[in-house]
Amino acid sequence: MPNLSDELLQQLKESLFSGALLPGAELQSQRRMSEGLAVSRSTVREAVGQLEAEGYVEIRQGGKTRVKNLLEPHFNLPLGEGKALGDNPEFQRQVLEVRAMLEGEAAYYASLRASDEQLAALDKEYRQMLQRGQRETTLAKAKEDLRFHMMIAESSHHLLIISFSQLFYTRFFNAIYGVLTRTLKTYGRYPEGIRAQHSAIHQAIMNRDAEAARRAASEHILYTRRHLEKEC
Amino acid sequence: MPNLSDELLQQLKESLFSGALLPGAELQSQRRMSEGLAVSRSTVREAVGQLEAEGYVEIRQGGKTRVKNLLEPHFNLPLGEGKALGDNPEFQRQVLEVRAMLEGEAAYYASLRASDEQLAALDKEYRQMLQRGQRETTLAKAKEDLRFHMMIAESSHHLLIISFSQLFYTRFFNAIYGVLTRTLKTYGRYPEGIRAQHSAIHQAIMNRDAEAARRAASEHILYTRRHLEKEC
DNA sequence: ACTGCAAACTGGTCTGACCAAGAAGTGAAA
DNA sequence: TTTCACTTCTTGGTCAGACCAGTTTGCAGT
Repeated sequence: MPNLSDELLQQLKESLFSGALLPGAELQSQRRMSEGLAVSRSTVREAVGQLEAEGYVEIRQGGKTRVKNLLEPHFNLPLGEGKALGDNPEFQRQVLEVRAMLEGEAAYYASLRASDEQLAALDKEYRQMLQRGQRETTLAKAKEDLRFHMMIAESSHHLLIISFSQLFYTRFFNAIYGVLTRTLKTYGRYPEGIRAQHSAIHQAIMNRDAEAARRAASEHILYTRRHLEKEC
Repeated sequence: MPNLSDELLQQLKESLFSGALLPGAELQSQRRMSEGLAVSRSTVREAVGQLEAEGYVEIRQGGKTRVKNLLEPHFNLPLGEGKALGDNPEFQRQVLEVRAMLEGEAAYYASLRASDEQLAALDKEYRQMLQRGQRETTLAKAKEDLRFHMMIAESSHHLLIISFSQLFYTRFFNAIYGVLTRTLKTYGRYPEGIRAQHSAIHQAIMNRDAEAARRAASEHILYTRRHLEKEC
């Protein structure tokens, strides 16, 4: 896409990444830059504005634009600045609702179609989760939870469910993680029900009781959603 | 930071997150927007540019700016054009199973959250389907069916369900259509149950009976799946 | 050396214009 | 009637020049 402001944006980024512009350094003013590069200030504004949106520089009206610490942008925690879709409570609720649907179906078909090897692997993973217990960070817990559910999805032997689960968990991990941190902030710890719910899902799949598995997996997610609603 | 373009950016995001602007919808042109909001086009450009940078909309010079589907960029299922995955009976069965899940949930949330206008539109569409009756080609029937279910999905006010439905129905239309033709070939005509099932879905949503709607929509699809299984 | 204030910056917004790419309407040719 | 090329309209991209509102700078007066 040979569009001027994008070109300039790339050019500026290279200056940043190559170290020509160190953290704390000042950028040229927009006017000077537009003269030097023979483009209009609008174009410069667009590029510098993107730079700021991506967290590389700090713009202050009246003041000069400075390069931020380069590591900062990569530490943008969930619940960070500005509005992001993943931080929107309404969207987080929708993510939970879709998880309830998706994981319910995955558990259902996993109960019906999982191979014995997959069942054994699932059992092993479950016991490890029990052992690790509370000794983990919130982030590790979130990842562990997703891995467990992803194993169930794979055991469903259902191409569409597997694909969608993969897509969903990676794309919306932030929203999922955001829910977990909010829950922990409110209750101080992992809610009591979770452990029992994981157990119920595990049991139902091991017994190849598809209906029970669907109910348990779905209930597991909706339980969290109810917690979230009370909070508001 | 009460700066104009940021305010507008937040405002646009609200429209996105609230579902007022659905995936695929077109934004107003920058000129019209600047007139309507009494700000300059520069300001509008800045806001819309940020929206694009964050991946929410797609801007095309000369064309219109439209809302991106949340899932589209990551929806790379192995349907490599080639040997028509859509003709594979096993895959057709999986598509039906996912439809059962998806349309069940869509009907559920539509019952809870549809606006009165949406309910009226749905009612109108349903009555038209009744009138048109058997006077249509198989292809027209399939499209009609999908339109009906897409209206239900949109009435759910559920960004994820809407996004997924859009993608699903367009990508896998072949598989869906294939199922319909196979059914017709076997039975010579539209199975009797279908009409009653559509009626049940329609009724349940009109009564805002969410559980019944989910059951009816899900059953509607699984009914077809059972037909397909007998055949093999 | 210190203080105050005005001038000279900075980025934010506005206006109105022109360009280029896509969309839409039109009319002639098949 | 359908199809296809051409014209026209609309859209986003860029430009120039102006004004506003904060910030910084620098000089004059103490």
